[in-house]
Amino acid sequence: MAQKEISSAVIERLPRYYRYLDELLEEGVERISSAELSRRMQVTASQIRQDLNHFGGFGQQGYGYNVQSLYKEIGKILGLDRAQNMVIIGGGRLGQALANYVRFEKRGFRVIGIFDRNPDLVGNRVRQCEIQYVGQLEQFLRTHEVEIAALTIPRDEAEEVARLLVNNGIHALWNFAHVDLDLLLPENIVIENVHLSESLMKLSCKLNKDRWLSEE
Amino acid sequence: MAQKEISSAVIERLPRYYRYLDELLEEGVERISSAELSRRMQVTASQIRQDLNHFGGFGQQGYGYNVQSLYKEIGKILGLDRAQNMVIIGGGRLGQALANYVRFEKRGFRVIGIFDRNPDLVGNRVRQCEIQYVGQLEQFLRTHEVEIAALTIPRDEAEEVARLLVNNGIHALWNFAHVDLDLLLPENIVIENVHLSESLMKLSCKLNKDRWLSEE
DNA sequence: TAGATTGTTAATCGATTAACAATC
DNA sequence: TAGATTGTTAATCGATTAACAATC
Repeated sequence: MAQKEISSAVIERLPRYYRYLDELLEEGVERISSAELSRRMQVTASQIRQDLNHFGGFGQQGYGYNVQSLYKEIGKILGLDRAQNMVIIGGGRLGQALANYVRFEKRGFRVIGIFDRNPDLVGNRVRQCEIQYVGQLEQFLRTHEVEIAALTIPRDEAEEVARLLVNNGIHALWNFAHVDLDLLLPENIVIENVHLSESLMKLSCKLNKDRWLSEE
Repeated sequence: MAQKEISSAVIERLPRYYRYLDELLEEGVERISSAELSRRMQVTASQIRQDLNHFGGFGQQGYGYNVQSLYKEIGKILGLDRAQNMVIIGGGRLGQALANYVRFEKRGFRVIGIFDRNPDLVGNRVRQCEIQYVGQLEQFLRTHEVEIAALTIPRDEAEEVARLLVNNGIHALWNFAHVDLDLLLPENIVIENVHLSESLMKLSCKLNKDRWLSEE
């Protein structure tokens, strides 16, 4: 329990390292130095070494890092070394897009249920999954082991559903609704937000920067 | 041209301010102090004042901020005070989800074209938009004023399409493909990435933290 | 062994918070 | 005017980068 807390800045970067290592693997590269990886990824070699060392000495002096084993280690840190079941609440196009995304499975994420409150959507199939009525969610959670719930529903419905999920043992929410669920739920719940409209606004902000910069 | 560069940390926070101000407007709140907003948003009042002052003195001593006018000002900074045309490349479920998202229109974003290379999708309608064959994209860009392109296509196709877009005058890319387009394109192109699988990995990382924390 | 490259400590840089004078 | 709250400067904190000794 040495609990040396890892900053979220570091965690943010891990998936990107993982992606580049994956590419290196595909290219058949066996070993890589922080300097070479630095060149590819456009981050400093220092940062790479610093980041990785939070989790252990994965490298070897004079050699660098073994691509295969580093890939595996980061995978472990990301929790990709085991299967994790996921449900999707909201069977609209976004929910379907997630359910349909093949790559997730490769990473150990299994969509085992999709739920919606709209009767018109219930019964539709997305890959191997049939959209179920949201009223059956609680019963489903009691009889299945679910780690993660994705919320692809409107913001007004998100809080209520989130509470139901949490009350039934879900610890991780992938939140696409425009609410700050972290302010509404117990602290121990892990939340990752994807706020698409805010992302688009950021893009627009950067694009329009010149307009207000010249004003001042 | 005083070009006092604004840090991306600040820009990251603007859409959230905007969202909270929107809520306050709906609640009919007329004015708000940084202290009160601080309580609601769970950030320091100091940060709020600091952030806003990058763009000008929107507040008034002894009074606070006028919700309506601050909302409008931030909207301007985010580029929401005018219409911006957008095309979506990739007519799959994710592309359709974006095209279908009503809220964007409220913010001035207009989806005026969706393109796909899959003939089965071509001709399908999403709201007022018909999916067109991607071969017609270049011609379309010549005859329409487009500010933003969303890329909801597989990573292998992203680079080529991005180049075509850039060569035809697009300056802003909303990138859902798992490539770092910024490393492949000219520096002046504005890019906002939404890497869904990396977002999911982050969630998983936080959820599985305990496993590797106890090991050390 | 000599060369290369890590792990780790120290220095720098930037962002966040605190404090307070200015002012509505 | 007195009270409240901003705008802004100064202090603190944390994250990034540089440097180098340890070591494969």
